[in-house]
Amino acid sequence: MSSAELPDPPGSKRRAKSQRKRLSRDAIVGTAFVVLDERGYDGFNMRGVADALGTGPASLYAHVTGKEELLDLMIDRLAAAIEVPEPDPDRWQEQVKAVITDIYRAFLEHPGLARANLGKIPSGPGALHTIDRFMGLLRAGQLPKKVVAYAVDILPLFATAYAFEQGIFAERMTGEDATRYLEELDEYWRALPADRFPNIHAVVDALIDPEEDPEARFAFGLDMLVTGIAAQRGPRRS
Amino acid sequence: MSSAELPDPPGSKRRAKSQRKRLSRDAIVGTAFVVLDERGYDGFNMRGVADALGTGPASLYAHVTGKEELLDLMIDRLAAAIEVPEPDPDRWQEQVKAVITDIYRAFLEHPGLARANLGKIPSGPGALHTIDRFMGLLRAGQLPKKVVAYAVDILPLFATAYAFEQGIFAERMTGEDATRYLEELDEYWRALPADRFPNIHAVVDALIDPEEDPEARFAFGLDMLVTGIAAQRGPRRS
DNA sequence: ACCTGAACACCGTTCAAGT
DNA sequence: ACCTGAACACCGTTCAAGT
Repeated sequence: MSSAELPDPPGSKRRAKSQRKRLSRDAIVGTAFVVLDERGYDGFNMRGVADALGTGPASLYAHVTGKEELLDLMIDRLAAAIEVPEPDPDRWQEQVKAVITDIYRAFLEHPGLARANLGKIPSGPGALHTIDRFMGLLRAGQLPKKVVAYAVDILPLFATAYAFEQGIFAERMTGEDATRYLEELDEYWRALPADRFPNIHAVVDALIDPEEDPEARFAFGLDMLVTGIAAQRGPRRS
Repeated sequence: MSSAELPDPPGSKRRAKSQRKRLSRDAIVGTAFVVLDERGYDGFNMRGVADALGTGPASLYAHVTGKEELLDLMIDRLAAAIEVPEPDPDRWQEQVKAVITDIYRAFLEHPGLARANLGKIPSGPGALHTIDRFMGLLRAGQLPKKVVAYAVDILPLFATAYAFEQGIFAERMTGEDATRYLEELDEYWRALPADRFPNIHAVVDALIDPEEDPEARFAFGLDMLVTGIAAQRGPRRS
């Protein structure tokens, strides 16, 4: 965030940096976050990370088996940073929503990571701890074991998928371009022939609202999910 | 599916094929499906498609602006093939689930496409038609406009994300490897210290069931979503 | 208009050689 | 043990030249 974005001041050499700080997994992961945030998922590559560390790409492979492991390490660091409260049985639904929203926001800050996280079963130490504590909230809801097992799978998937989708926007266009694009999309949909697209025509007013908080859609979906999960309470004993 | 998977019979030359069939967008898209299914998302590239067509990669660019457009065309063809029934107000929830399940299965047949679809607002002609008809089902549920707008966004996202996640497995390991991997994962979780991971420990029996139909999890999540959506019925007029 | 060979720019990873 | 320069294999895309 801070100094890594700036060009080197005159007189300082990249070499100096690399000699001061020796390479380490932690340093690599930390720098990788900076590079990912600056360049996005598509622009993120081993060469860029090495460059930001003042070394060559080959040097990274002494600490990390490859790009995939590096992304895994980043995901685990992100997962470990999610804070999960002590379960309060009276407020478990709110607590669950709060944690999933935090996950969503964390991935939204690093859109590329959401993409990398999709399709992975988390197994790093940081993620495991967070998962266990998150399960505590679900169990406070008196849900059957099987529902807990499903919910712990589905809820983070939803957060990840939504952050990824949302992140595509943020990555591709700035705020101004985005609203303009949404307005064009709105126009396009309104211009569709009503006879061939009667349903789009009927609800077109509700489809796009450029003023809308981007998180509102996410919150709505999350609410649907948690409502559906809570409805599973009771029917089966476990 | 049929002849494109077979090697060339002896005596036939690639050239013959390319001269018989001229290149076209449709031919390229069709061949792209074969290549994607054979090689997966990571192995899918323009060179491979060109090769399967008996030509060089540069030739594709006369018909398609690039890899991204080619993937968009594939997605649109897939979306157009989804059949949506006439709305039956008494069975709208079942109908919605059936369509979303079809989308899930379609993406599961071509796992790479799910990845490509994430983060895209569908705008091809085939997708638009399917979306409009799908909205018809939601409107039969008497849902407020805003809920229809959210649901039409969230439900396909869920199907896509889940198919993508599921597809990673299918792409990386065959049935035998998958069950073995799940068994190892089961063992690993059971071996976690109960004091540090009390909640995982408590529900570990329900977490992994190698016998379980992989679609059961998806169906469960979809059920939660639709239940949550249906609960939005009525409160607001629209 | 459509196709092609060749090349450009870029990237993950490996390897032999250095310290 | 850690780091590095150089190279390999691969890929999306462009371009000038052909038909």
